[in-house]
Amino acid sequence: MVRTRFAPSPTGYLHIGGVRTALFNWLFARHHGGQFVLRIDDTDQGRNQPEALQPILDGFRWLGIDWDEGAEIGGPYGPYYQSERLDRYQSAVKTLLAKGLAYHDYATPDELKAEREAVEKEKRPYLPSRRWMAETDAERTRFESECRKSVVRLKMPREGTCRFHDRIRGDMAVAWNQETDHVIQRADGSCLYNLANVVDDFDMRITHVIRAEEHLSNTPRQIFIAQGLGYPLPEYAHVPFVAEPGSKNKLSKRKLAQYLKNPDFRSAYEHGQAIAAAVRLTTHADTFNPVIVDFYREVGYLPDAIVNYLLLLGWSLDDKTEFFTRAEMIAHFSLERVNKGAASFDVKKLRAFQERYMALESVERKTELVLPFLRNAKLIADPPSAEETARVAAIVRAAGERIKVAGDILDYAAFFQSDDEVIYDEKALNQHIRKPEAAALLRKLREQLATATFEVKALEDLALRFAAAEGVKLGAINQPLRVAVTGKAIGFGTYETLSLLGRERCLARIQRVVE
RNA sequence: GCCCCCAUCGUCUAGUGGCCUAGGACAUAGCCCUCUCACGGCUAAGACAGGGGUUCGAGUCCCCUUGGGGGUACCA
Repeated sequence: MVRTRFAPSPTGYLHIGGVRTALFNWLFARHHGGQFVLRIDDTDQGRNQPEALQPILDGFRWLGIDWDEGAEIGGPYGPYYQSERLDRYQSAVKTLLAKGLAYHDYATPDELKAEREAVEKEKRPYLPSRRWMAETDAERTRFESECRKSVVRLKMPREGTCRFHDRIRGDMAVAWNQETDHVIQRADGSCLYNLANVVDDFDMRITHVIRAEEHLSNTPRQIFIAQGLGYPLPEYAHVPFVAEPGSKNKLSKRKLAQYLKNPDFRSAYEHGQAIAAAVRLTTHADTFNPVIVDFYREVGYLPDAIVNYLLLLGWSLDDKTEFFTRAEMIAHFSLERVNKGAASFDVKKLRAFQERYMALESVERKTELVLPFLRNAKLIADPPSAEETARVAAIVRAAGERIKVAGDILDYAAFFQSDDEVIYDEKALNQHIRKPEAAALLRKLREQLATATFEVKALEDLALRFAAAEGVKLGAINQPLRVAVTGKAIGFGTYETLSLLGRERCLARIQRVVE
């Protein structure tokens, strides 16, 4: 039985790079009919867990990445929160100590520092001298009589080579003497990552450790621990990290200011901000930006688009397949086709996937997606009446493929606002309305519209006849009309716009604008 | 410093010694469609980091250099 895991820390937000790693774990498990475990890495005591964990779990659920065991649902190999597993780690430390594979180290930080600096001055690679190592009770008593405190360190081999196979990178070999004596337990009894990780993976019967490449260098020391504890070794697969837009640096949640210098990133960010502002969402730059999954949910992206994009960030099936249903992803995913090089995160390409997926959605589905945005922006009632919903559907239909993300419905706020709420774009006014001939034309047109049938075909006929009679191009009347009734120079077809708005509002708005 | 990993168009990638005058997608530019926008259609520009080998033949194998990343923490 294949079992994989992802172990997020409760940081309050779900990072795009983390999701990609989790997705690969999930796909691998599902492909093999195995299980996916969501373990919580909450060893950092400083943080308050429940609030910080919720957004992460919500994010995974929203994306449709479900877990068979772990946070909130439990399972047979729990607890799944590292903070509840201290006794397991401590007993592992005891075993390692008893086998002589670890030792108590009584060195003070200053002593260690001095030792290291001395060696570095001579330009020799540093390995601890083990001068303050205590392996017997007598030695411990002696050091403790000096009021020293001890940590537990791994007693790493100093000769030979650690060899292991990585499903993505191939055969690996690292000389043991490159490994320092890593601390596995602090003086206060708490345990460190390398130890905890190995113990958890064993306890949870993880068969395949699929994680980011920054852990590649940690692998030998973890193998040492696992072997010392008599655990079978899992298979390893180190996936490349997700890099920054336009660079090969690792994507970081802390470098938002820098990413905003990237025009694509910036425009995605601003687009999101505009939608958030319209729906009165209070945002924090820390959690509301295109590096965080929540951002996409708030703005109205489709989870399938994000997952499909992420799948292709470091993995490909062949030279042409781009779109995958979940079932297809699961059927085709393999570690062997994961790339070795880091892939940079491209918001524009993500957006392109979103556009393609959105175009596939039915009007009914898009209407559902869009309703919450209108409600939060107070443009429709909560809950919306059947009449309102039907009207939204009509507008969504008229919008065609113009609604790329659900939040884009807010571009069409003019359809929901009262006549005096409509905001007119200055540039559009200057270009299409504030010209003597345009205003005159609009007045004449308004007279005809007063008695017209407000249906697309009839309006089109009217416009055609009017244009011919006046000897102007169609654009010369359609453009000012659109601006007059929506406030914007861009939008969908003028006849659709007029018919959707209805005679009363159109006449009122034209009236307002020509005055 | 030492150790490890990585390297094809701006970006994601295909490529596993001859099928490569290097293919696709996103982005970009031009044209077409057109009442605006969006969609769509067509076209263009655009890459094997550099240098040595191996081989009849190298993007593909080996070495070096360069560049990027990671580890070397009482972070994960």
